[in-house]
Amino acid sequence: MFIGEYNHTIDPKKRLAMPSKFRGELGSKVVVTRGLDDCLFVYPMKVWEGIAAKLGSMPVGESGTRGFIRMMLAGAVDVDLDSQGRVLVPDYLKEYAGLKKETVVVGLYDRLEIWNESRWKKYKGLAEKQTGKIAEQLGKLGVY
Amino acid sequence: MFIGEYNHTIDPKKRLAMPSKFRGELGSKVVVTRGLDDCLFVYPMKVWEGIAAKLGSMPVGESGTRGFIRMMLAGAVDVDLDSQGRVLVPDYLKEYAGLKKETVVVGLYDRLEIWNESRWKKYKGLAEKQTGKIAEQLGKLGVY
DNA sequence: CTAAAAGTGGTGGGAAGTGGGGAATTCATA
DNA sequence: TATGAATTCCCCACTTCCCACCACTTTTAG
Repeated sequence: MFIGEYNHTIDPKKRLAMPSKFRGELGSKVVVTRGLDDCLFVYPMKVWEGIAAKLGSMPVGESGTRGFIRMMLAGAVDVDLDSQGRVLVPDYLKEYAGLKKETVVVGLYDRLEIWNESRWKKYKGLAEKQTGKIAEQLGKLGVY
Repeated sequence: MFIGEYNHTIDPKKRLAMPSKFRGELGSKVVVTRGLDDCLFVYPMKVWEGIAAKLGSMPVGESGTRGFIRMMLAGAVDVDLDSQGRVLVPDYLKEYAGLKKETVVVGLYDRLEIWNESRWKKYKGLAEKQTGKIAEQLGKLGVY
């Protein structure tokens, strides 16, 4: 299970190191995709295969569904980690998530998220103010 | 599984290189046909055989279905990849998809799509605006 | 304090994308 | 049938970019 947040840098060659704590569980092959709220998602290959299978089996007849599948699959890249545990982030994903040098890698149970550092701070600031509301919602869900 | 997007060029001889990542899974024989939303579909021969069988067994009673089947089957060509992994794109398919020099090859699970670069950008721009809805769709899939 | 691990950055060889020449094939025309 | 044009395929060559490897610095652990 992935938890915690880590500050890392993307070097001039678009390489980003995964936190060493996560490497064992990540394995050597991962998939990076467009995520929600302008970040990137990183899945271990095993987890991704389940998602991709669901996407691949959706009907292509409806145009909205087609667009959705295209965004999820076209936006995804499968990358091998190099010997230092780094992934190569393609230009279009860097651009999508507004990634510069300073980035944050966040562990979220079965996936990681990659954030532009300043966006992450801003988002975290907003989210922290809402923790009260969030707690209520969780209560409704029966989590607490 | 094919995922990701790649920028490639069609040279003056109408040759288009398949991304090297896809070549192993594509095999040496593929089928190119008219796709949906003004792009071309590329299937590995194995996958195409399944699709063709399905199309051939669809009811022909409804005229929309007939048109769709005709478009897919009549427009299909089987091509061999050359020694450098390139396919030859026939004129009528180039024209159908509005292909110029700059093209984008997209991996979508069991097929590839070939897009005119500017059309793809435009399409992507529209589709990305719907990312909010993506979360709902993912929920329906049981992904999150 | 020492040693190991993790993060970051740089370099060179090889693979991938692109383009062009020329042989082989097909088709149309004389 | 012969000729020529157009098309397709097979090599070869050039350029760019990726990736494996190495090296340095900082942090962590014992």
